[in-house]
Order: sequence, then C-alpha cells, then structure tokens
Amino acid sequence: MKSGQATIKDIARELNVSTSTVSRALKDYPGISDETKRKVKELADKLHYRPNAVALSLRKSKSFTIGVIIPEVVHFFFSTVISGVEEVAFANGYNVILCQTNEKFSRERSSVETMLSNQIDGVLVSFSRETTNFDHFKKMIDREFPIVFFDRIPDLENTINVTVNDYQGAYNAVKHLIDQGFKKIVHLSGPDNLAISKQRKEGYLDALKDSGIVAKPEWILECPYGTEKESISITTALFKNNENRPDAIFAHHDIVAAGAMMALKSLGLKIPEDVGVVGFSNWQFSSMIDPPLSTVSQPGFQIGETATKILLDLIHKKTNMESISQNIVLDTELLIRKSSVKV
Amino acid sequence: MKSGQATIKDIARELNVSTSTVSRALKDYPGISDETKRKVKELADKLHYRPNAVALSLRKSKSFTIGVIIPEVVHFFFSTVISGVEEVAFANGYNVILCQTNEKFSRERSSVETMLSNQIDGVLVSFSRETTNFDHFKKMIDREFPIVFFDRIPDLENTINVTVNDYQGAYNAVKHLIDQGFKKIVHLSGPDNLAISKQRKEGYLDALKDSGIVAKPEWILECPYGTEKESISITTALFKNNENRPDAIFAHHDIVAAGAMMALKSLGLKIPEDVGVVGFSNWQFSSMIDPPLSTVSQPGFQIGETATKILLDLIHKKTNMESISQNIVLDTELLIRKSSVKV
DNA sequence: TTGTAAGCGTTATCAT
DNA sequence: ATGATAACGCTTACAA
Repeated sequence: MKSGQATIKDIARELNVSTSTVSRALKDYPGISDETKRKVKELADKLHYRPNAVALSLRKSKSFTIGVIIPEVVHFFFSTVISGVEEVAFANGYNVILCQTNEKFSRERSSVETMLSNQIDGVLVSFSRETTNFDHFKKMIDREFPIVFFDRIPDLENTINVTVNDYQGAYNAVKHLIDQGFKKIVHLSGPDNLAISKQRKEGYLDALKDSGIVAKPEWILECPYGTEKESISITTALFKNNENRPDAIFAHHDIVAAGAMMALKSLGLKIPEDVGVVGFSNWQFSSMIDPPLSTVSQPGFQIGETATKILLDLIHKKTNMESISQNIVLDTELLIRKSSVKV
Repeated sequence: MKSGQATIKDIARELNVSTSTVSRALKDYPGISDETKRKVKELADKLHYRPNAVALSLRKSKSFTIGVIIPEVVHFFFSTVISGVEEVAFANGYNVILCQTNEKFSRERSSVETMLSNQIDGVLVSFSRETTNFDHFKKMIDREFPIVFFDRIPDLENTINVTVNDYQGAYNAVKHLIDQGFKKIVHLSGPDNLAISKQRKEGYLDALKDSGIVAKPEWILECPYGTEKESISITTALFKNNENRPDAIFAHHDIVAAGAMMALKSLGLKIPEDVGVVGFSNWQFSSMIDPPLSTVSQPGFQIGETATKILLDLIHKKTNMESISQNIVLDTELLIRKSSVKV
C-alpha cells in the first residue's frame, strides 16, 4: 500500500515467491502452477496492481505511444483527424500524445524534441504555416524514425504522406461554379508555402483553363492567415464600388468563405444570385449558415485512421519507407448547397 | 550511434569516464572540472544526446506529464480549453496526453486506467455525458492523486472544480430576452445528469420568475444529444401549426440554437422578429450565421489555464485538496447579436 | 515449477 | 574531482 501503486515486488514479498514468478503468473506463462497463478492474481486484484508502463517502456525500449503534431485543434478538420488517430491507436494498444504548434515554427521544433525525449514510437505530422525549414524532420527520417505526414506535406525525399486530392477537389468545385454559369471566379488562396495551397490553386486554374476562361492574375488573392476578419477585409476591398466585380468566389477553406459571405451581404450583394461561393473542408457550421455553403469535404477521420495504420505498420516493421506507396491520396467530395446554385 | 539514441553510457565509454561524471557534467554540478564539462558537453552535442525521459520518469517516479480527459475535441469549447492547458503545461515543462471519451462511459474508465499505468502526474477531467457512476474518480481522489475537474463537475466530496457561472450566464441571457419584450421563452436544455444543464435551467427559471413570468413545464425540452438534427426536429415539432407558439428560445448551446434557427426559418418564421434566439458557448460560427447568434461566451482558454495551474500546484504540493477554495467559478459574458434584438 | 541475476537509462549516495 | 553501486519496476535467459 504505502503512498503509491502496488508493484510486482509487493506481491512477491507478500506471497514469498520471486518477482519473476509473479511476472509469469500474471501473464499466464506456461510452467507456473495453477495454484500460484490463482494466488498471485488474487492478490494483484486486491492490491489494485497495475503494470507500470514507464518501467515497461524502459525495459522494452518501446513506449506504445505515438505523437501527433498539428497546427491547431480548433480547426475542425484537425480535430476530426485526431479522432481517427485515437480510434486506431487505442484499438492497437497505443496512446496518443498531442502537441499543437499554434502555427509556430519554434513550437514545432520543441515539440519534436519533447516527443523524442519521451521515446515515442512514431509520429504523425502536419506542420505549421511558418515551416519552410524541414531539418528537424529530416533528421528523424534519416535515422529511420517512423514518421508519417498528413494534409500538409513537406518537400522531402523518402517521406510517407497521406493527403486528399486537393487539386481534384478544387478543380471540381470551380468546374461546378462554371457549370452554374459563373464566369469571373476569384480564388481566396491559402499560405503560399503550403503544398495544399498550391494544389488547390492549380485545380482552380486548370478548371478555368479547361473551360476556356482566361484567369486574370488579380483573381488570386492570398489569405495567409485564413481568418474571418482577413477575408472580410479582402472581400470588401474587392467588391466595393467595383463596376467589373467578380461573380463567384472559390475560397481556400470555409472560414474564409464564410467571411467573404458576410462581406458580400454587408455590401448588399445576394448569394448566390449575385455572387456564388464555394469553400473547402466542410466545417461543422457550413451547412448551418445562410445560405448553406457549398464546399469540398475532406475525410478527416479517414485521414487520421489511414495515417495511423501506416505508422503502426512502420513501427512494427511490417513495412518500410521504401516498400510503401509514398503518397496515399484520398478523395474529396463536392457538397453542393445553396451558396453556389443559381435558381 | 548504432540503431538508437546516444546514452550517457556511450559518452562515458568514449571519454573514459564514469556515467556519474557525465551525468553531473551535463547538469553543471559543482565539483567537475571545466575541462571535463567541456569535453562531455561537446561530445553530447556531437552525438545528439537527448536525455531519456522514460528512464527519468522511472528513476524519479515522476513523468512530467499530465492527462486530459474530455468528451470530444470537436467541441469548440473543449478545443479552446486544451489550448489553455497546453500553454500552461508546456511553460512548466509538462507534457499533455489527451484522451477523448466520445461521451462513452466505458471509454472514460479505460482512459483513466491507461493514464494511471503511464504514471501521469495528474489529470484534468470533464466527464462524459453517460457518466453517472464516479467510482473511477473516487478511487483517485481517495489516494490523493492530483485531479481537477472542469466544466462538467461530479457530485463528490473533496474535489477541486473549475467552472463558469452557468447559472448567471443563463440568467442574464434570459433576462435579456425578457428585456427585449419576449414573453413565451422556451428552453432547449442539456442532458439532465450534467450539473451545467441543471445550472442553466435554474438560471432560466429564476430569470422568468424574477420578471413575474410563470414558466410552463412544457417550456423545457431536453436535447440530450445536443446535435443540430435533434434540435431541428424538436423545434419543428414545437412550432409547427402551433397557434400559441413560443416567441423565444434559450438553447443549451450554440449548435442546438443553430439547429433551432434552421427549423424556424424553414417554417417561415423570422428571427428575431417572430422568435428571438440565444445560445451558449460562443462557438466559432456563431457570429457568422444569419442572423448572428446572441450567446453566452465561456472563457475556455482561461478555464484550461486556471485548471492546469491548480493541478500543477497540487502536483508540486504547493497546495492540497483541503486548503484550496474548492470551486473556482469564472464569469461568462453575454454577447448580444441580432438573433435576440427586436428592432 | 520456481529462483537468480542482469539490464533498460538515469541519478543519488557513499567512497576514494 | 571522479568512481562504484544501488535503485526505480519489469522481463528474460539461465540455473536449479
């Protein structure tokens, strides 16, 4: 009893057997008498014995813990990913330790350090908006430390990445706007250094091109922070007193789209009659705003599940960096709601 | 080098000194020559030495890790709490391990087990909707294991709780509706077994009473799941073909309020002209829906910070269960937007 | 069927 | 100024 937890030693002492006997009895090893097993288990129960995972980690050089590094939990997308991760991790006896970087590079570096110190068995990463230097990840990869990137993937060799088809998602969204008769479609884009931003931008541009629409350079407006406020001010500046205003918006994600919608309404413009809007990610609120926002939904939960499965395979050496298809690309789904449908 | 991390032993061997010398040199203990310190640190750097946190945990019976048990990260409120927790934890050299219960009792119990096995130094808990039996927490409390409850607090002795003043928040919200001239105000309430639900209900009832309005029993409708769909169906049933329909809604949280708004709009009712609506929690989307939703905002980040500070004090024995004011109650703020303001 | 002892990485205690 | 050793809780050859 005393202060802390009962240990194998406590049980051994009380029963006048050795610790190895107790250890073996508890895990039903062959060659332990039923009588001993019974007694050990009984006492373990009584003392509320619980194996010390830390001692196990040290002994086995394995912590049964995986780390997850993400920009922010408040992003609906990331919180669904986490759920997927936990699901698979728990089902396989792994714990999850979480670090948010708050989109800060420095925070990302220290998160990596902390996790390595804690002997995690592998890590899932979606890096910060600020990250352009990947040395901290490169080091892990070079040492063959199990690491899987998702959503935001680095420009590095020999990485395993789980993403959605951002290009196709954007392409479909913009194609849909064109099909609805919109012609002057602007893009509120994401931070330039993220691959997802580039992909979505490419999809946007190709959809226009394939429909014979010539995109003007000023149609692409970067919203690096992706906040509602930023979007409101950019959209207002763009549409206010503009004789030749655009007639549709494809936004990098739903918060940006929602901000744009608020700006448009304040300017007295009707959605979708005057301006059509499509977002990206299918946030929780997107179906609840007015008009409901059309958007490209990403399977966040599935991304979490998939990335974690692969990571566990890596950890268990069932696969290795080379043998695996390096990019898992999941499909998006275009959800057509009222914000983009001309009546 | 080899497969894994460099250890203190590796350094000791290479430098022909003992492991204790290396250990002391690395932490600038007195009584080690500057020369030795220099050499040790240099080699440590070169080998990318990183202390093994697991070994430290075992040695010190302390993991510098705290656990957080919450129902779901997708709840905006909980994700802001997590940010507050991480902020304080990291600043004090602690890691955070996270478990979602997905509102399941069984999951909650196993989370507690896992965390204890992993020798966490303390835990922050907001329990699941299903939880009515608190034995798993009671056990921890009896053993004086550091634990702090937040938001959802149990009916137990000797617990430390961090909450917001749900009663006052609800009271103010309903008082505001009354001030706006609404008279038949219904309440879409939360799960009955949560104290927050009771508090909000009490605040609602007292605000009515204090204004001389007699609340009818049928004005309180429970929305145990708190989903948008549930709210839509309950609201629709209530307002459809109802000659004597209510003229305002106070909802247990914003998702429920948003669902109600969608239902009202489908029925052709105007907000706030026909029906006023106030929610709770100030979700991210609440200012972006149409009309913007009035709501009671809870300081989630601050709750996380406060709860974590107290937990660390407990862990460091700077305080104990008895000496502390057992309930920290933070204030809410009523955010008045268009959904509840008659013109 | 059970016990002994070494070892995982680190540090505290006691020597030297 | 440095070294040897034991201990944290557990597992696992190897012995008996």
